[in-house]
Amino acid sequence: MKRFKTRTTIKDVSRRAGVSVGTVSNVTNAPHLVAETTREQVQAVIDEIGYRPSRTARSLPARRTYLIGYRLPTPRERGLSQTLDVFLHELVETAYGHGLEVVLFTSRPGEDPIEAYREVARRGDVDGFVLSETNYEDPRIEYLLSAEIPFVAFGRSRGAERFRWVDVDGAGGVEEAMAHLFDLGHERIAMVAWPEGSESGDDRHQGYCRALEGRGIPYDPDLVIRVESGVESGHVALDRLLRLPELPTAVVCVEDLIAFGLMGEAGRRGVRIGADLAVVGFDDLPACEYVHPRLTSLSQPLGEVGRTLIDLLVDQIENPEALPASTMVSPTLVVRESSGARRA
Amino acid sequence: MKRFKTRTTIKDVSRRAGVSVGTVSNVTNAPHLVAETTREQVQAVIDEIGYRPSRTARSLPARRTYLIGYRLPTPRERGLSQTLDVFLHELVETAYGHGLEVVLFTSRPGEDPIEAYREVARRGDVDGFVLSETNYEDPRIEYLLSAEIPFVAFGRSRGAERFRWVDVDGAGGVEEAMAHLFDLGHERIAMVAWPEGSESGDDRHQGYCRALEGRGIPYDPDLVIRVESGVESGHVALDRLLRLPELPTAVVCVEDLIAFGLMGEAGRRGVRIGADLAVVGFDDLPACEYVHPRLTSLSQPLGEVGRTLIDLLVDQIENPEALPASTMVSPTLVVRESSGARRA
DNA sequence: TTGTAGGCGTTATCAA
DNA sequence: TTGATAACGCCTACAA
Repeated sequence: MKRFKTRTTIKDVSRRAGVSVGTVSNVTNAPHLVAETTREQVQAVIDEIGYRPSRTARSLPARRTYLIGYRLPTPRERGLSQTLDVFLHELVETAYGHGLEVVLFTSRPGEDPIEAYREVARRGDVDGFVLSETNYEDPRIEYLLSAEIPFVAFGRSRGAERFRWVDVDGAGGVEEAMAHLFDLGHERIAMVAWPEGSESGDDRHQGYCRALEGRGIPYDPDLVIRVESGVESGHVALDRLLRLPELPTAVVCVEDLIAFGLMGEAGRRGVRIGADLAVVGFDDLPACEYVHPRLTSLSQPLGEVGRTLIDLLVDQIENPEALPASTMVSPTLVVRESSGARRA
Repeated sequence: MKRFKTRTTIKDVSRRAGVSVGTVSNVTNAPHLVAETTREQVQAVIDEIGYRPSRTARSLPARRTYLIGYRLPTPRERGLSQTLDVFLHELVETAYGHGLEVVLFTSRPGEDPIEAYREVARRGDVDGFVLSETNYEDPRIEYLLSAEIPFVAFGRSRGAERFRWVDVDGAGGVEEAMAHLFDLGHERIAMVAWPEGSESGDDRHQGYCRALEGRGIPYDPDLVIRVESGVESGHVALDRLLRLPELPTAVVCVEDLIAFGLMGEAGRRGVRIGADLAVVGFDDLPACEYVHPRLTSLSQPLGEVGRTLIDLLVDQIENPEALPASTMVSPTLVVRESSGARRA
């Protein structure tokens, strides 16, 4: 019966270096307490046999797990699904810089959304959570606040002053998109929005309003189409635009998916994107580069978001009493051919 | 000075139920050793105070971490980047069913690819690894084999008989795509492939060859365009096709990205996709639904892959001496408008 | 400056 | 069937 190879432990080092385990521990955690010669000897042994303290074993006395929990979005849902790679990568990378790692979990459809968090928290398996896909009323936030479990959220929510969050300035982004369209000579600009009631959707819509106001253009409700998320909604949206007495010259979409659908339908209806109708999306999905013409879109700085989230979470873990400090980041407009050239 | 809320431990349960901690432990881990009445009493307390054994504390005596390590692909690299959500979700979900969780790590560009794995392994922080983006010669595999660390790989590799893997039958997939094109009446079919030397690329190319052979069509090297991964390569590819004395009526692309680029260039050059030229991609990226016309593509069963990988890994962890059993899964052809209608 | 011992929350072994 | 008790690997007093 063969045995598993066993890791090298602090005892191996202590034996080999002829010092006590306490001293070895100090070499890694409090080197200043160890005489220089001893420290060097011990370090040499550590390097030689490649010893690393086990996270598991460290956790017990430290009452920390050095682990951060993140619940994956359901595949293909609105939100981070298509940009998960960038977001997660930065989360993991930044966490690593703080000596932390990221563990994943999911929740099953139909299940109480806080159940998965509660299970993880009960086992005491993480030091804190990163939340994404938040909304106005998010039961997870209420739960984590009341349970006094450290967390940070990607996205504001009701009671945002009570916790740490990072959010993208959707309104500002849309204003930037509108400014771009104004620059190109557009005046009659439509917006395809989601139904009212989502934090990011309402935020982006507000940017549309502010931009019009800043330009002194009256708000025309006919130019605002409300549809659900998804490509098919883009078909519907274009159809509605075509029923207007006069087609707008440009349209800002609340998400890329809708823009893609709108462009597809435009092709079928003989509307030339970029020439007859300028289109701007939101999210800057990879597919913006794949469609024809390529889609101008607002790129969320997901790397920065991930980084900041972890920094805030670490701050809260180490500093639970401090006042929540949160951050707003700005999207960047990536101009491509769908918003076309300056109008005559 | 406020103290953290502390989880409920096995001691809390034992005190409250008036039994020893050993008995409580048995209630969760070996209920048959406990008298029914005691078991019920203890269980009632557990339910009442919501006790769950801590993974961290369990790990120490068990010499297992109940954690599986996965290194994220670099954002936007060829491979799982754009379909990470589906793959990861299934990995995590299946692992959970086995009482395991998934921890992430990354490696920094330029760093020795096995370094990140070695660090994690040294700390003994995981029970095994899931590898993706493997290739013929993968140093990670050699390292993990020699270190006797359990792992499974998404993708075959040299020496595939020595470890457990799951791979997608790329050749079979391309054959299916070719059969579809034959059915539509195509005979002169091009392939846009990657440069030789990648496992999945060569595999897919082989499917092209087999399909021609099966149909008794001679292999024409002019119809095989070799380009690097990426949208721009699609532009190049179409250009090359257009230089041929006669344009093929259909083209199979080794990846969707190339197909997207090819379609974009086709638009600019006045080639009508679906009518003049049928196009099939590989990967079934979300963007297949966003381009116009929508792209016919081979969908990899990433959910099944993730599930099988975890099952195999658990098998290896519990059964390290058993002979490696591996699995091949088949992609599914998703037919959309880019492969057009039957030819006259 | 170093060594020793107790404890972190579990599980496993052995007596009772 | 149950209860003590000794690990597991590490950290942190505290003692030497």
